[in-house]
Amino acid sequence: MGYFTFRHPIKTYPWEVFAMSATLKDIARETNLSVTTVSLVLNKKPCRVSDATRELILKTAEEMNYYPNQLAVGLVKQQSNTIGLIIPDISNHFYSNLALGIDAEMNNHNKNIILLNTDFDAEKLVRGINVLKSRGVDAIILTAASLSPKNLSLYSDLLSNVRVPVVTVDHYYPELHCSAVQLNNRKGAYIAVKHLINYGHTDIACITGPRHSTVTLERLEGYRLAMKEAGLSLPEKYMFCGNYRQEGGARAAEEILRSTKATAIFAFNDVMALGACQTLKEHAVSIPDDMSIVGFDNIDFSGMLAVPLTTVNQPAYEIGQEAARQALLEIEHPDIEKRTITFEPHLIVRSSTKPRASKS
Amino acid sequence: MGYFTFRHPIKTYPWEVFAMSATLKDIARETNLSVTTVSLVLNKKPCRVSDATRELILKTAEEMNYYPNQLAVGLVKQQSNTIGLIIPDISNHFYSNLALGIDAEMNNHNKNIILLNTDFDAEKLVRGINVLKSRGVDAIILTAASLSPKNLSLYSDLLSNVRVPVVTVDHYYPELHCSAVQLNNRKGAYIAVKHLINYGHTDIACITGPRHSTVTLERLEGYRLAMKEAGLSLPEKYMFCGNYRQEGGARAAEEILRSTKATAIFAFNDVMALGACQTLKEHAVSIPDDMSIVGFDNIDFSGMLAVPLTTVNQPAYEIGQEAARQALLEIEHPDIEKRTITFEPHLIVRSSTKPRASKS
DNA sequence: GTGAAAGCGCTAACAC
DNA sequence: GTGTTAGCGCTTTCAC
Repeated sequence: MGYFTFRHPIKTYPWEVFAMSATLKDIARETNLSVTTVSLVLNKKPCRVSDATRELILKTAEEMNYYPNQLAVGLVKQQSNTIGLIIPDISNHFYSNLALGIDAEMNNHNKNIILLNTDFDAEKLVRGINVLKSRGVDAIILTAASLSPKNLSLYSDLLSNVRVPVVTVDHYYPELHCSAVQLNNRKGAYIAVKHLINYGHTDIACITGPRHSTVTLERLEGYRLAMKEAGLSLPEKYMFCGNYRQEGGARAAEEILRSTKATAIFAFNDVMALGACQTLKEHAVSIPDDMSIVGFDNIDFSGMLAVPLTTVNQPAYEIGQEAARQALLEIEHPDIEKRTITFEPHLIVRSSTKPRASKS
Repeated sequence: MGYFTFRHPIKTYPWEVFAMSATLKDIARETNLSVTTVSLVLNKKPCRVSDATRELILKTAEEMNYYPNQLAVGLVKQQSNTIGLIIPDISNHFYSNLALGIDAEMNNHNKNIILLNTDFDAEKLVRGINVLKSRGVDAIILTAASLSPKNLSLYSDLLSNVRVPVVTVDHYYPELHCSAVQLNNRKGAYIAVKHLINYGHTDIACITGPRHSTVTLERLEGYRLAMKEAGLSLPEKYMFCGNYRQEGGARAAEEILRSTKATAIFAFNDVMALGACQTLKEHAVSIPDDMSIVGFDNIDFSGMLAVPLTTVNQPAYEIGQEAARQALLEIEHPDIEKRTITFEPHLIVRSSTKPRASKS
C-alpha cells in the first residue's frame, strides 16, 4: 500500500446537535416575522421595512450564521452563480494557469467554478457538457477539444441546446456560434519555424497535436507557410502526430531519429518538447548541437530545463481572465454579439536552438 | 492590450426557440402520465410500471434530451453530488496533481468538484468554507491551510458547523476532528537532512513554509531531529521563513548567502528550491559544487532542471485519490470513525547534492 | 410596513 | 400500475 492508517479514538461531538443550517424560516420564527420580510431585508431589496425590524433581522441572521441555500436560490432564480470549466488535463501547466486566471476573475463576481477534467476524452466531454447543463451553470468555458468532423455536428447541437453562454478557449470552430478566446496559433507556429529557418535549418520536423484539433490545424498552417515561404519542401514524413502529452513527444522523437534526417524539431507544445528532449538525451543526441528544438506555450519550467527551451509564449493566465470576462459579459447580456478574442504570440529564444552546424 | 478582437456577424439561431430544457413535467405532459411515474421510471426505482409505459417514458425522455435539474434534486435530497475542493494555488504542480487524483476518483462516483483557490489567503479560506456550505456540497477537501493558534479555534468552529465530512490534506490539526491524509512530513524532512549530513554537510540551512502551517512544523521537527542526532548545532539563523512560493525561496537564498556559511540548503518544497536555485545562479554559486540543495514534493519538472533536483517524493495524485476515497466513505457512512492516512516519503537523489568539498 | 401564497423542478410517502 | 400531495429553501407578486 505504501501508507498506513491510524484510527482516531471514537468520539461524539457536542455540536452534532446543531445538525441543521439556519434557514430563512428559522430566522422568521425566531423574529416572529414572515419569511418574505426576512428575505427582503437580507437581500437588501428596496422595501419599506422599519429600521427596528431590519436591525433585528440582520442581527439574528448574523447570530444564526445564516447563509442562503444556493441550491434553492438557483432553482428559483434560474441562475446558480457557478460556471463550468471543461479542461483536458488540469495537471498541465498551461491549463492550471488558465484555470487560475478564470478563478481570479470569477471570484470577483462571486461565481464559483465547477471543474471537469476530460482526460482528452471526447465522450467525457460530451457527458460533461450535459452534466454542467443539469447543474444549471451560468456559463461554460470549454478548452481545447479535438473534434472529428463527424463529432463536430453532434457537438454543435449539444452546445446549441445548453442555453447558456459558451466560451471556447484554444479551439475555434465557426460552426459553434460561440465566443472564442485564443492565441494566434498560425502566427505562433510561423515565427517558431521562421526562427529555425533563419538559423539555417532546412530539415525541420514537427510534432503535432491530435489531428482534428483546430489548434493543431492552425499551427500546422503556420508551419507550412513558413516552410513554403522559404522555398523548403514539406515531406509528409516530417510531420508526426502527437497528443500534447509528454509520452507523445517522446514517441515522435524516436520516429524522427529513426526515419528522418531532421536537424530541428518544432513541437506543438512544451510538454511534448520535453518528452522529445528526454528521448534525444537517451539517444545521446545533443541539444542544440545535433538537434535544435522549439516548443509552444512557455510553461513555467521551460526556462529552467537542463537546456532552456526556445518556445512561443502563450499567456495562459490572461487568456483565462479574458475568457472569464467574456463569459461574464454574456451572462449579463445574453444577446450581445459573440466575439473572437485573439492574443498575439511572441517567440522566446533560449538555448535549445542554434544555427545549423555546417557539415563537417 | 496585446490582443485584438473580431466581431462576428450578427445572427439569430433557430434553436433559440427551444429555450427551455425539458423537465419531468414536460415529459409527463407529453406522455399523459404523472410526474411521479416518470420520475420513478427515470430513476430506475423498483416499482410496478408496465413495460409499455416504461418504454414510452424512456423514449420520450431520450427524445427531449432530458437531464434532471440537479439544483432541484439536490434541494430535495439534501445531497448535491458535488464536493468542495479548497486549494491554495491550483497552478502549483503538487496541487494540480492532487486535484487530478481527486477528480478521477470523484468522477467514478458521479460527483463533481467545486474548485476554490485561496491564494494562501486565510480570509478567502473562511469565506470559501461558508460558500461551499451554502452550495450544499456533500464533503469538503481542504488542503494546506496555515492557521495561527488564534485562527485555529475560529476555524474549528466553522468546520464543526458545516455538517458534512471534511478531509484535510497536508495539514493535520487534532483540534479539527476530521480525517486527514498526508505525507509523513517529519520523516520526509529527516531523510532529506540525513542525506545532506551523510554527505558531510554540517552547515545546513533550511527554507521553511509559513510559520503556522503544520506541514512546516512537522518538517521542521524532522530537520531538527536529524541535526540533533548528528550532534550538529541548530542556530536559529540557519532557518529561514519562506512561503512555499518561488519568490520566497529566492529571497531566503539571498539571506542565506548574505548571513550564513551554509554549504547546503533544505527547501521545504520544490518550488522554493527552484527559486533558491535561481538566486544561486545569479550569484554564480554553483550547484552542487558550492552549495547542495534538496527540495520536497518531487514535482514533475524537478528531474529535468538544469541541475536535476534531489528531493523528497510526495505522491500527489495518490494522496488526492485517497482523500477523495475517504470523503466518499464518510459521505456514505457519516458516523464512521475519522482516520488519519499517512503516506511514506522516500528520497530521490539527483544531481543537486554532493559530498561536501574539503576545504581547499 | 408586513405577510400569504404560488411556484422553481424534483422526490417520496401514501392513496387508489 | 399509476396518481395525489406535500415539501426541500428560496424569491416574488400581490394583498392587506
